[in-house]
Amino acid sequence: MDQTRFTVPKPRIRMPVMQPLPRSFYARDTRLVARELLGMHLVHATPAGRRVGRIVETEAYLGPHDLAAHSSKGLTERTKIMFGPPGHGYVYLIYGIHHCMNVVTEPPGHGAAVLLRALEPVAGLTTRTQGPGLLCRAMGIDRRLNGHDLLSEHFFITAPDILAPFKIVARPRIGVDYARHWAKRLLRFYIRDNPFVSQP
DNA sequence: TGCACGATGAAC
DNA sequence: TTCATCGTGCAC
Repeated sequence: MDQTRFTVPKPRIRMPVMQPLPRSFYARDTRLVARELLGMHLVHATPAGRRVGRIVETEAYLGPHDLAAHSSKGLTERTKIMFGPPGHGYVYLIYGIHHCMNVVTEPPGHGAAVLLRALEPVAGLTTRTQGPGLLCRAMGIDRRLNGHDLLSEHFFITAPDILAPFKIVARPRIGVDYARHWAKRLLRFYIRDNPFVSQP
C-alpha cells in the first residue's frame, strides 16, 4: 500500500482547554445540580496563578419556600442574585468574617442555589479547603465575585478529564437548625470517604 | 436609625 | 464551648 496517496491528517493537538459547564447544567433541579457538581472542578484564574479544586461537598437551597435559604426573605438587595439567571455566583459574607460561595440554579426567578462547602485541592491551593469559609479563602473568592457569570474564562466550573466514580452521601445541612422541618431534609451531599469533606 | 443574628472557624 | 465581627433585614 502506497501511503503517499493519502492525505496526511492534520496533527490533532489536544488543547488543555477547560470549558465552563453550560448554563443548561445549572438551569435544572437544584438537588440534581448539587449532586452533579460533586467531582467537578472549580477554577479561578487570578494574577497569582490558577487555582483549581475538585468539589467534594455541596448543599442545595431550594427556593423561597425553603426556610434555610436566603431567598426565603424574598427579593431583597442581597438575595436578588439568587433570583437571577442560573450559572452565576452568589457570594456573601457570613458572621462578618467568612465568605460563602454559591451557584444559582433553576430558571430565573426561582431563587435557588447550591452552596459549595468543600474542595479537594487540584492545583494552586496552599491553604485548607474544608468548609465554605476556608474554601473561599483558599480560592481567593470574595464579594467582588458576587453575581459573577460562571460562563466566563477567569472563574468557572468545568468537568474534569476523567470523572472517577464515587458514592454520594446525603445528610442534613449544616447550621440551619432554625429552619424547622427544613433542617432535617437531606440536602447536603458529599463524596463518600473523601478526606476533604468538612464534617463527614 | 438601631439592633439582633447568622448556610463559620479557631481558640480555649 | 465561646467568641470574633459586620452585612443584612426588619422593627420602630
